[in-house]
Amino acid sequence: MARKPPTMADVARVAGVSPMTVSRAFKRDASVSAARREVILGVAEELGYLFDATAANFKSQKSDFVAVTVPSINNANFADTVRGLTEGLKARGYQILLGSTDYDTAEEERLIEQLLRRRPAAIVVTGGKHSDRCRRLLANAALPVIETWDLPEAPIGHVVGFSNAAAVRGLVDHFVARGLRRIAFIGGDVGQDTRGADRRLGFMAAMQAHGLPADRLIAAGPPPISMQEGAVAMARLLDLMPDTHAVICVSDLSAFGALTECQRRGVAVPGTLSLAGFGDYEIGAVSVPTLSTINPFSRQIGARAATLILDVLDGRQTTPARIEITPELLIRESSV
Amino acid sequence: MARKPPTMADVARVAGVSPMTVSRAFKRDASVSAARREVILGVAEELGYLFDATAANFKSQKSDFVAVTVPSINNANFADTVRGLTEGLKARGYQILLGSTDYDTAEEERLIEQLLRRRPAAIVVTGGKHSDRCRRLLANAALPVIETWDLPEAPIGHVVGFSNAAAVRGLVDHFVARGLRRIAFIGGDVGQDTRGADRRLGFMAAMQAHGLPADRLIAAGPPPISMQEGAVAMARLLDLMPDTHAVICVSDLSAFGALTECQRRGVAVPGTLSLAGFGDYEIGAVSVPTLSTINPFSRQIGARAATLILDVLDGRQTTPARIEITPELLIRESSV
DNA sequence: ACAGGCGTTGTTATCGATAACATAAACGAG
DNA sequence: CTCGTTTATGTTATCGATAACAACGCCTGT
Repeated sequence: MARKPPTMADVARVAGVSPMTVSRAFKRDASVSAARREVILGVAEELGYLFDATAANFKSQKSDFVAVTVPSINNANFADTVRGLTEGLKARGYQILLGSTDYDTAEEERLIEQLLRRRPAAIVVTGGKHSDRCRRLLANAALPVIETWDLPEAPIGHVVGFSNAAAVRGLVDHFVARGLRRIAFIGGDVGQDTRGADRRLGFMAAMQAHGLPADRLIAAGPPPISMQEGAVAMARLLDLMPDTHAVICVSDLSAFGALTECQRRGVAVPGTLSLAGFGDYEIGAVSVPTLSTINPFSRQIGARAATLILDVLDGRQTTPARIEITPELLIRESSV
Repeated sequence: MARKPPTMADVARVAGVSPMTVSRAFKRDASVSAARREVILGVAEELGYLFDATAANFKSQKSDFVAVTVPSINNANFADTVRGLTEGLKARGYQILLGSTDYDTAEEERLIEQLLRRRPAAIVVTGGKHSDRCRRLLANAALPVIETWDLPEAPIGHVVGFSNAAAVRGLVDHFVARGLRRIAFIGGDVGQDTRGADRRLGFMAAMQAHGLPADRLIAAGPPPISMQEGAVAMARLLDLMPDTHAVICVSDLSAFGALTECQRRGVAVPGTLSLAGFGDYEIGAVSVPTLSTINPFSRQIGARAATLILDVLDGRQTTPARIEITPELLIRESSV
């Protein structure tokens, strides 16, 4: 009944050619006459033959995987980056091998080791901060490493990202220019989400640069900060510091949560309180009022990383690249 | 310089044992003395040896991949299902191999073929409708196939899902029970997203069962239907049929978009118009007003699929399983 | 003291595709 | 019409881990 699935040798036998010719018929650019290729593929389909990518990867000692780690799979920003990567690599036959770290350094280490065991052609990681062992694993793995969503001072390999701190500075400048001085920041606990921490640091530095106190910091728990946590944080802020002029949230999701708390309390946005988020999630373009935010060009990060990977693998790029994305400040109804 | 990375044979040589013993040291349950295992793992770490999962999979003729297809990676519902799968399979060392079909049948076929080339231990697909070739590929592949998010009449293998039509019927019943009779449905174009189409069919059948006309159907374009498209659809509905009592949207995202259009027009929800979505996305629990919706237990679908996969692979489940999830009707502020 | 059993380690053959090399056929320039 | 060149195909060896089997020592019970 359940006899073994057919191999290239079986296809070759039926088609009356050598296994090597079958192998070539399955390659895009190989030299096989069109007539023969057609016969071979026909036989393969008829026999129900399915190319064995594992065997091919094993023998050729290189895989068509590109490994990707993201903090959370359930995040529109990172999903967009993954989409950019997928689309940029699909044409060349590379397959994304995706894993999420749940914003946890130990988990990231485990995940990266697991992914490297597949001998991916390249690896894309989110963030520029990693455990020592992580850095060692990546550096020793002899494959292109791309750090994204950050601009690390000492990159492991290539970088496609932006400064989270600098992006938030733009928001602070915007509020200050509008005459708002008592500005608060709602974010996650320090030391977990490094991008969130960078945004917080950027906020504090920008406030200091304007000679303003950065003492309105609300920590909303471990990342990712949900809408609900944004609402809770806003409630705390309104209770503790009701004279706040403006609030910057670590993401549009928490900003929207914060907005709903204002709506429930009858606090006018932007009339009484101005609000901004981060990430240009769809919610910020649709909510009433729409949310001022920062567009980090998530998809473009993935797309640029994809072309960079191809450039490195094809030998067009031989030195570590540092591709800086410039986030865009989007001023919308919540801060006008 | 860049000499070849070490193999098990190298580790064995340095540790003074046979390669087979090294192999066993890397297996969880294998019979190796604790002392030797420690030595071997120490040598491996020292040499920078990294287990080659490709070679292991190749030789053992079975992989530790579980393939998963979702319509879109950027969707909280499917992301939750993937999370449930990931967590349920992680302990046993299985790795998720994820691909998205972009709600496209041809793309699904390509994707599934690509995934099967890796010889996954099992495959989980979203939805119960597939092209003929797809069904053939899956049926011939001699591996556990699990269809989710649907209850197909003729399943390929196992099923973990629910009836989208029946779930929507619950919403219609709820509105009718509250005396609302002019009920509209906002969804995607027919024939693309089968789950969305099922919800629409469920809506029409339920209306008919109540003796009500199902003539208030707004098509909002190809899936996935965004918040913005929900808003546009609501605008169309309010222009064309301003006397509508209630609106059911194909997802919470479009429902929220519809809500914002009402807010901008000053249409009171639920005062003038009642509203419901589908999926129990976070937005529906946070928005003002909160959105009535259906909780499909996305994460549980993944978790149940994971345990089912383990049961099948371990031989505890030998017949096709049909696990039916019962979605929960959540009545919130938007329809009270 | 010895048979039997269990836990630990070694030996051998091999999974399926392909890189590298070899060769045969077709072609084109002088 | 010949020789160099390209194109199409075949041959051989092999990637790195492990299943299956064999064997060795150690313990236990009688």
